[in-house]
Amino acid sequence: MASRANTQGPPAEGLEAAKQTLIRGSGRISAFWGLNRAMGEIYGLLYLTPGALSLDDIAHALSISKGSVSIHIRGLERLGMVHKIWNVGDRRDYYEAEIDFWAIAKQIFKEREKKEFEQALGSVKESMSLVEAVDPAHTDPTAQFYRERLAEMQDFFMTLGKLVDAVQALTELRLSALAALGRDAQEE
Amino acid sequence: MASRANTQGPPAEGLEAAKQTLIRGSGRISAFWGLNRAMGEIYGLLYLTPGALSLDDIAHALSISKGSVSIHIRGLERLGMVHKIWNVGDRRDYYEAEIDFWAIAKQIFKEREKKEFEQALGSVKESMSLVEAVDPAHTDPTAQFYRERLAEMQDFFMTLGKLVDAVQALTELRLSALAALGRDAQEE
DNA sequence: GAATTCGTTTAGAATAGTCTAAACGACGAG
DNA sequence: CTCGTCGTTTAGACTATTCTAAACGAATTC
Repeated sequence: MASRANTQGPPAEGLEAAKQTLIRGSGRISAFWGLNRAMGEIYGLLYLTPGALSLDDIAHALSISKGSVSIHIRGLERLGMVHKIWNVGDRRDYYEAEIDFWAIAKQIFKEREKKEFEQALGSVKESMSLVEAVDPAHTDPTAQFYRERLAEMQDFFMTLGKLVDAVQALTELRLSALAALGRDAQEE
Repeated sequence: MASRANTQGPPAEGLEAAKQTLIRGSGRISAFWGLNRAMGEIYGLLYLTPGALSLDDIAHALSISKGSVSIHIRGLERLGMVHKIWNVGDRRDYYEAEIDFWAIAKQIFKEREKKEFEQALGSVKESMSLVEAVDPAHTDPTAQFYRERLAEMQDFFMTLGKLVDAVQALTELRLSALAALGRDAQEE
């Protein structure tokens, strides 16, 4: 508590359970989407913390080592999910949660798209070019079969890429349309 | 080769490299999306195979055990990514790849949504109700802070759910709009 | 009804991933 | 300059996952 910055004292006793529930939940989501479970837990903790927490605060709150927090917080920072805060006269780094989920989603999508999605498309194209090299005259029926299947897969990935771009474009526009979409059926 | 069904003989020598490239690529995609790498490899193999392959054909082609193939092929079947084929007078099961990628994507989305996405929303709601129980009179400022943050997260997940539903609805409509979207910028 | 040939299950080995504790370099204070 | 406090890195322990080989039951053939 002495090391906490910008908070209004310890939370009411029962709220701790609510915080733990959210931390568990965000850890689960995180693991599901291919990130580390601890990353989600750290984010969940920061998300329900007014102000910012130091590395040691986080390690203590989640009962994990400082080294783990150091590694995972860097991943969170890379994804734009947390931000580093400096307080004057304090050599420690503090972190607070980014609360704009759409910005986070956009960033993660972008990261994923760059890192793996285009690589997928790349292997299809590479395979296609290998077929082309083997049978440039288009006489081999098996090669023809390969060509057709690979072309369909390529089409799919390209269309998928366009879809992702379209969704990203929507998030750029502050998602007014999507927000309206969500409003009309708030319960259930 | 004696155990292969409906194929037109062994593939031309150089095509093997193309097939291996695609198998590696689909294994990579598969692992990335949280499925097993072997599942993707099996699918890639079947996708570039005219006709259907038996369990042993697959195990031999990918150099993995029959037990592994048995387990993973069931997963692929559950996702609608492969289909079982019976040949009369042959006790073996044969498998062929589903080539409608949009149907596959829809199925996987549905599976994911049911299994984990709604569970995420559930933990946010549970956390919210815990806050409500602690501070029903809305007097505690920290509880109020929790409420606001949790409400924002809930909003996000609900809107995201609507977005997923909307995309699914598009895939139902044979994706004519999306196909057009993909056509207009076919190269790069 | 014994012997094959399937697909499935399972116990144990191999592998990959994750965490911690300790060591380390950087930095500032006394 | 020395000490203490940061964040980072790393070696080794630990855990979870995944694979294989073998055992098994069911179905079919001889």
